[in-house]
Amino acid sequence: MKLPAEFFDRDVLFVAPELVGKLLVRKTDDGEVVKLRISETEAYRGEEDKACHASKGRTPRTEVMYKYPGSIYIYLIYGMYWMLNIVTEKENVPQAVLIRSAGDYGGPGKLTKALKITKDLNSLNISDCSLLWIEDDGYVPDIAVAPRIGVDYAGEEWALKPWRYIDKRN
DNA sequence: TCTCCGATTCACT
DNA sequence: GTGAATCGGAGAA
Repeated sequence: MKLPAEFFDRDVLFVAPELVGKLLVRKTDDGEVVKLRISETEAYRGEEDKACHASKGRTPRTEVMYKYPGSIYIYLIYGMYWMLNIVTEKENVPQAVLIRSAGDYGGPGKLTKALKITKDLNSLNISDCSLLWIEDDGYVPDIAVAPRIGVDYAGEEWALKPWRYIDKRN
């Protein structure tokens, strides 16, 4: 059921589309368990990807992306929204999948707000965490691809990569 | 220290 | 379609 760390020990371009349709499970501090089906993800791939935070190299902030596959990377954007990512590939290869929407929540900021996800989950491993994990219940999505959102600053070459994955069945 | 700006969302015009 | 909210990371000074 719970996806193991090995699932994430592959290139992000394989992992990101395969996460679509999986169940994101969140257990809040008060013990409430919520399961949401992931309907949209994006891939951020290494230091050469100008849209990836790791394009700036290894810094305190991007350190998590260089860690073991399955590590949870969470950061604050625009001073108000937490973004949820899962690190892929072996150690020292900085790649991550952004969970863009799941269940009834469209938009990464709304998703993390609904699930009460903040930086205190940062750097934990999603394969070995009692507060957040991912399950496979056999659902098969119908995937469409599109350019990533909000990364125009990275230049056309990277902004136009079809690295966003959407479940057309929703 | 100081300045710039972002993997977003929402309220307006 | 435009702009504000809001703050920490990264780089320059």
